[in-house]
Amino acid sequence: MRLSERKISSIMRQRGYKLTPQRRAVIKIIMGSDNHLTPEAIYQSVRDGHQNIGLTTIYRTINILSDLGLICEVHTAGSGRSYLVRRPLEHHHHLVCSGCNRVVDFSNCDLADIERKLSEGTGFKIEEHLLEFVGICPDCQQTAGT
Amino acid sequence: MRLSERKISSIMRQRGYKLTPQRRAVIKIIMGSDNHLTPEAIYQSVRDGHQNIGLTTIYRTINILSDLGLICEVHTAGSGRSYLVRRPLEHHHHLVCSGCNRVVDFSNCDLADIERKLSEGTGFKIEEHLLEFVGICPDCQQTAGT
DNA sequence: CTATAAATGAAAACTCTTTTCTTTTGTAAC
DNA sequence: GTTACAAAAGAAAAGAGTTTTCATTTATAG
Repeated sequence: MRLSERKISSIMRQRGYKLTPQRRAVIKIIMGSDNHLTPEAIYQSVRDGHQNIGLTTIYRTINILSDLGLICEVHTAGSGRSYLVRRPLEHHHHLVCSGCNRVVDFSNCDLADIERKLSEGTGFKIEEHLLEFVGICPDCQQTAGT
Repeated sequence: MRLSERKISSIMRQRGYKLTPQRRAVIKIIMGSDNHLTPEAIYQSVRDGHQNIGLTTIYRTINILSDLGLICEVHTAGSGRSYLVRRPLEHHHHLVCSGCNRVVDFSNCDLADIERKLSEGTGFKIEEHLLEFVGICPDCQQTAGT
């Protein structure tokens, strides 16, 4: 099962959040993009869609979606944050195009071995890991090659 | 070979940077810590050592050290940046204690397989990766357990 | 339809970082 | 050692990015 606009709306309502046109617009933009988006980019997109919205509302909505685990943050982006709808609901990671910001998900992060070795070697009780790959997608390779 | 204060100083001088007491102090603090440190923490440490310094100078020094590849940024820290001297000069990653911020390095990140599979599956030309583990170190496990 | 708690938007505040500009200083050449 | 000067320091201001405040508007349950 993957998240749809409808599903996200439903989860938000369940948790007691009202579904305002502004929130719908933010969700729609995030759902409709393959790229990771900064708050500013979401802001511009919503306004390009001729909806009025304040940047404050973008931030507030992002924070809610993030708290509910419905969006993921991309860490290899520059300064500032950048978000993406959570597509696979299971544990996963991102492969990010440095050209166009497109993000591909992958779930088979085979870190169990490394994690076990590290844990044994250091005595650390490992709680989480951060793994991201950055590269250039086929489209951007072509563009750069010409 | 590992970086020493002397080595770092020598590299900086080679690159045309002057060795001021302030820079020495920042290098000494970073070198002397197993933990990742925020600019603010470095600032406090230097001042605790009874050296006068401005926060601006901390930022400028950090930026130089970072440009020269002499310090590493830790990404799993909270908001804001956090730095650590570069200990292994080869490609490596960090295991970070969420209790005391201690950082352990590891070099055998066996991601070549994952990287190859990803590259074949997606057509991306992979350029870099970000890998960090977060856990609790033995000392902090004991403290928490009592 | 109404009541109300929640959401919005604008402005202000806040945090983190960089820039500007004047004064000070490390370093190389004498 | 002195001297000369480009580079660095420090203070204050400016600049990003994000959150808070507060008065007004609105979604939704009854």
